[in-house]
Amino acid sequence: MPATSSLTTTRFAPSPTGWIHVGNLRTALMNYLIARQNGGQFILRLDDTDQERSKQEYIDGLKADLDWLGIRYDRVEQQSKRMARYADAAEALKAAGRFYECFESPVELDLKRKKQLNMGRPPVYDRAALDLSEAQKAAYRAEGRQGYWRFKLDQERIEWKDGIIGDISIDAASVSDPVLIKADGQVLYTFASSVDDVDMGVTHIVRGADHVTNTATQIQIMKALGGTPPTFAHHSLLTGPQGEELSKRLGVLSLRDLRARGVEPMALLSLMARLGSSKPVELVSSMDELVAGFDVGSFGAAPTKFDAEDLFPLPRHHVQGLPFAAVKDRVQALGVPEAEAEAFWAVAKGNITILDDLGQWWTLFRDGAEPVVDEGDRDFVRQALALLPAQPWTTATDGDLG
RNA sequence: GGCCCGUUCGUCUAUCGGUUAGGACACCUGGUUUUCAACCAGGUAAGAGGGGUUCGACUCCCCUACGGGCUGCCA
Repeated sequence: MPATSSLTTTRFAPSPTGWIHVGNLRTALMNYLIARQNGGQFILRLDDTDQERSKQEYIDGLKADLDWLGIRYDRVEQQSKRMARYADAAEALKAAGRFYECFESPVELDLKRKKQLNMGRPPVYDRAALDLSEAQKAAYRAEGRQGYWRFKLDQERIEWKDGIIGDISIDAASVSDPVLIKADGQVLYTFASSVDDVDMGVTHIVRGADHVTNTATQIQIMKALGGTPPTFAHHSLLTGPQGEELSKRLGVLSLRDLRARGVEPMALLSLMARLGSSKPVELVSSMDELVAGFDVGSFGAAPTKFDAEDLFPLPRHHVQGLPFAAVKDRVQALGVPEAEAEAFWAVAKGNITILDDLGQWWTLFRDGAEPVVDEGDRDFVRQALALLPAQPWTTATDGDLG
C-alpha cells in the first residue's frame, strides 16, 4: 500500500445554509474522531455550491460552534473556490462519454415524472437526451435553450460494505442519471463532492443515511474520475420521541442555542459520540477519552429516537460538579453580590440542569416566594406557622423543632 | 408507486441457532444526605404479527404490518 493512501483523512462537509444542530454535530464529531483516532487529517469543507442559499454568516457561525466544542480542523476547503477544477473534471468526463447534455426544462421533467408515477412506473429519467442528434441539440440551442449535464450511470448493481449498515447494494437502473451541471452552469453537490473527496484523498466518509442513494452514484463518479471510493458509513438519522421528523424541532436544538443555555461542550459531545451506539453514554472529561472510546461500527442502522430532554441528564451531572471558580463570572453577571456569590452557588447548584437555570433561583433568593397552599390546608399551615420560633431561622432551628 | 435500510425493556442497544435474553440512560425502592441533586445497593421492564427451515429460532428464509431514507437543474 502506498504511504500516501495510508493517511486517514475525513471531512465534515456542511453547506452553510443554516446553523448547525445536534444532527450535524453527530456527523461532524464522528468524522473528527475517526481522523484523530488514526492520527489523520480532518477537513472542514464548505459545500457552498448553492450560491443562492449559502451565506457567510452561517460559515462564521459554524466555525464558532465547532470552536466552542473543541472540534479542530486541520484545514478548510471551500467549493466555491474550486470551480475551475470542477470544470476540468467535467470536461474529462464529457471526453470519456460519461456526461451527456440534456435539454428538458424542469417543468417537462416534472411532467415526465408524474406520467411515470401515474402508470405505476418508477420516476427514473428515461435517458431521452441520449438519443439526441447533434443537429437536434443545435436546434435546441438556437431556440435559446441551455443544456444541462447528466452523468451516465453504468447499469449495474453498485455494491459496497458500509461501516454501519453492512453489505448493501443498489441497482443503478432504479436511480436516475444524476444531473451534475445545471443549465446555468452551476456545479451540483453530488459532483463537487465526488471530485473533492477524490482530490483531497478522503479515506473515510461518515454521513447521514439520507445520503445512501447518493453514495451509489458517487461511487461510479469517483471511479470515472480515476479515484478510489473511500470507506463509507451511514449513520441513522435522529427522529423525535414519536419517531417523527426531527427537523420541526430543530429550532431548540441548534448548537448556538444550547450553548446560550449553558450546556457544557463535553457533556454534549459525550452524548453525541454514543447516542445510537451500543456503547453506554457516559460523561467524559476530555476529547482524548472520546477518541479512545469511539467505534463507528457500534452504531445501529435503525432510526434513532431522540428526545431533547434526554440531552440534559449529562449536562446536569456535569454542571453540578463545577467548582465556584468555573462559574464565578456567570453568577456575578446575574447581579449576585460578590459576598454572597459563592454561598449562592453552593446552595443553588444542586437544583439546576444548565447554567441558565441559575437566573430563576437568584430571583427566588432575592425576592422570596409566594407560598402555594391548598385551600383545605390553610388552617393546618397557619397553626404550624404559629408554632414556629421567631425568625431568623438557622441551621439550628430544625434541631429545636425536634 | 419504485428502490434502500430498519423493527429486542420507556429510550440507546448486546446476542452472530441452545442465554435465568445482558448493559447503559430513565423510572421505582432502600441507604446516605437538613431538602433536592449526586453517590451506593436493589428492583420493575423487551424479541411487531404470521408462515416456514431446524431436535431447537430473538438469531436463517418468505409474507404482512409499521418506522426511516431516497426518488430535485437542493445538500
